[in-house]
Amino acid sequence: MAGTIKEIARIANVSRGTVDRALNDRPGVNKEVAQRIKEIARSMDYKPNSVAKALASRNRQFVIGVLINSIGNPFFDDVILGIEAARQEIKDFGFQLKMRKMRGYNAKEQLELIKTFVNEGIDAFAITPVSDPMIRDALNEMIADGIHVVCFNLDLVGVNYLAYVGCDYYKSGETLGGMIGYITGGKARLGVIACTNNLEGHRMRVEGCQRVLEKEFPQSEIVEVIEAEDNDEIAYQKTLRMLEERKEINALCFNAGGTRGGLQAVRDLGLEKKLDIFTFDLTPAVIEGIQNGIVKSTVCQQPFTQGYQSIKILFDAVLNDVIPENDHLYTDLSVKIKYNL
Amino acid sequence: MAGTIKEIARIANVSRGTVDRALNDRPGVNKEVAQRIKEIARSMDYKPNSVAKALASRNRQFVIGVLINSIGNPFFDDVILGIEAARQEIKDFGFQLKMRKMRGYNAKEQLELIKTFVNEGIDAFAITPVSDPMIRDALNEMIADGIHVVCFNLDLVGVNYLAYVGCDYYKSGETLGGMIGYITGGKARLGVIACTNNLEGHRMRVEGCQRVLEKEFPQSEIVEVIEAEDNDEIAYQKTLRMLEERKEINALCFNAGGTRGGLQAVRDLGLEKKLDIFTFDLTPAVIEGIQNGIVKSTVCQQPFTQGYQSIKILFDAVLNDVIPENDHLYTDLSVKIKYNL
DNA sequence: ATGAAAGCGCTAACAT
DNA sequence: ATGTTAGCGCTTTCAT
Repeated sequence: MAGTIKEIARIANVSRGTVDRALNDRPGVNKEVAQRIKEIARSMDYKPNSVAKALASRNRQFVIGVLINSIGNPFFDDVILGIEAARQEIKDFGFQLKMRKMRGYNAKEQLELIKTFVNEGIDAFAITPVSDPMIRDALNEMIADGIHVVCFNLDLVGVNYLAYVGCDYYKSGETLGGMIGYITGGKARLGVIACTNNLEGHRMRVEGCQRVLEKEFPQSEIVEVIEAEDNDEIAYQKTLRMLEERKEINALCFNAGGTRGGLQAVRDLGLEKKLDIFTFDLTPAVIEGIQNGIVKSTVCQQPFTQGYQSIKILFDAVLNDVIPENDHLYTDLSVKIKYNL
Repeated sequence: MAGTIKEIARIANVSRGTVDRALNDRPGVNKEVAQRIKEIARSMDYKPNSVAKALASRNRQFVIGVLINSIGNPFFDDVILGIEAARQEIKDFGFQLKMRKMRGYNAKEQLELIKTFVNEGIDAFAITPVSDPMIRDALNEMIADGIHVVCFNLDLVGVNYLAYVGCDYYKSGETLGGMIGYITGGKARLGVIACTNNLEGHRMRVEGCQRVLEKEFPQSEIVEVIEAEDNDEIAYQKTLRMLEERKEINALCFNAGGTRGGLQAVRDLGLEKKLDIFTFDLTPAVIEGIQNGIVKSTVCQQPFTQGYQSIKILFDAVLNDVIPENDHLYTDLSVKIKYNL
C-alpha cells in the first residue's frame, strides 16, 4: 500500500500543504525540509493518486492542442476517431481538446496555425508536422516554453518532442515489397504512385520497397515512380499517363492519398485483371478495391492508435509528469487482404 | 458544461444525498421525487464525473477476477501484458485484479477455479472459457448474481456475457487460406496441425481456411488435419508422422500452440526449403521461424488488446455502468511477414 | 517558510 | 424518505 500525503506529513511532522509543495517542487519550502520529505516519500514508495490529483486540480482546465493534416485525406478519419476516444477518457480529468484541421503540406500555413495555438495558451500539443526547419524551430520553441509536444503520423527530425507516434515508413515499404514479391511470384514490373518527395517518410517508403525487391526478388524492378501529392485528380492523370507509356508494368502500388483517382485510371483503361495492385492504409477507396478484387493487399499502420496514443501520452505528461521511455512509438504494421479487412 | 449533483440538488430542492440515491437507483427515495430528479438530470445532460466517483468510493475496493488458460501457451504472454497495462490504469480507481492461471482445457478444473472466485467474492470476471455446458451454466449463474462477465480469446455461446473479446476464428481461417493461396501460387497440398476439435473456435478456423481454398484456389486441397492439443511434444510426433506418410504435402499450417514442436519436426526431416509454412500468432517460435525464413506468414489476433480491452470493459461496467453496445468485440486480424514483425 | 482550511464531485454513514 | 456531514487524496488560498 503506497501511502498518502497525509501519512508523509504525519511522519515528517509538517503539514500536508508543505508535503505537496515539496513533492511537486513548488516554491516556498525550506531546502532541507523538502529533502527530508522526499526521502520519506521514496522510502515508503509513495505514488501520487492521479485520480485525486485530477479532482483537486479540476478548477484548472488543461488544454491540449491538436493540429492535423487531415482535410481531403480520408486516412485521417480513423486517426480522429482515436483522438475522440482519448478525449472522452480524459475529459473527467479536466482536460479539454482543441483541434484544428488543415489541408496539404504548406509549412507557412502550418506555422501560422501553430502560432495561433501558442497565443491562445495550451498545455500540450499534438501535430502532424510538415518537414520544414521553420516548423522544427517553432516546435522546439514551444517545448522550451514548457509545452509538451508529440508528433504523430509524420516524424520530424530535430524536434525535442516527447514522442513520435506513427509507423516506421521504411519498414512499411519493406513489407509492401515482401507482399509484392510473394503475390507476383517475384516478377514485378512495378509502377509506384507516391505522395511527394518532400516528405521524408514517404521517400523512405519507396526505398524500403526497393531494397526488398532488389535483395529478395531480384527478377523484380521498379519501373517508374510518380508523385500524386495526395490528390485524386493528379493521381488519375499521372497514372493514366504512366500506364499508357510503360506497357511493361504489371504491378502498381499506391503509397499514399490519391488512391481513388489512381484506381479509376486503371478501371478506365480496363487493366484491373492484368495488374496486381497494392496500396497502403484502409481508406474507403482501398476497402472497395480489395472487396472487388482489384487491390490485392494493403499495409496498414493503426490510424486509431496513432490518434489515441498521442493524446494519452500528452495527458500522462501533463497530469502525472510521465515521460515515455522511448521517444519513438512505432505503430504496428499489419497486412490486410480480402479476408481480414 | 454538464452540471453536478450539487446543482441538481439545488434545482430539485432536495439534498445531494437524495440526488445520489435517485440517480443510482439506491433504495429509500420517493418514487415521484426520484422521477423528478432524473428528469432534471436528463434535461441538463448530466454525466457523472467518474473521477470523483472513484475517489469517493475508494474505501470500497473493487475486485476483478481473471481466469486465464495460459500455462504452457506463450501466446498468452502478450494477453497478460495487456491485462497488466489495464491494471495500472485502473488501480488508482480502487480496482484490484486477482488473476489465476491454468493449463489446458479441462472443464472440471476450470469449474473449480470459477467456484473459488465466486466464494472469495468478486465484482467482475474475465475468463477464457472451456467449451462446456457446465462452464456456460456456472457463468450464467454468476451473471444472474450481478457479477459482470467477459469472455476473451475463446467464445462460449449461450453465456449472457457483457462481451466476447477475441478474434473471429472463421475469418482468421479465411485469411490464412488467402495467404496460402497467394504464396503457393494457388497450388497448396496442405497439412494442418490444429489444436483440438473440442474447441469450436479452432474448428471454425480450419473451416474458414478450407472454404477459401475451395472457392478461390480450387487447385489447392487440405490433405490432412491432425490435432496437437497445444502441446509441442504431440505436435512434433504427429507432424513427423504426417510428413513421412504424406509425401505430397507442400504446405503446412500450425493453427495453435505446439508450433515449436512442429517446426522442429520439419527441421529434423530437412524439409524447411521444400515446404511453405504458415502459422498463427506471434510466439517466440513463430518469430524465430519467420526470421529464419522457415515460416512465410502468420495471422495475428492482437493478444495485447484482448487482455487490455477485457479488463477495461469490466472496469467501465462496474464503475460507470457502461454496457458495451456490441457484445462481440472482434480484435483486428493482421497478417505478418518477415518485414513487419 | 509553513500551517490551517476549504473544496474538487461524489458516496455513505448517521441523523432526523 | 430525506437531510446532514464527513470523508476519498490532493491542490490551493489565506493566514501566520
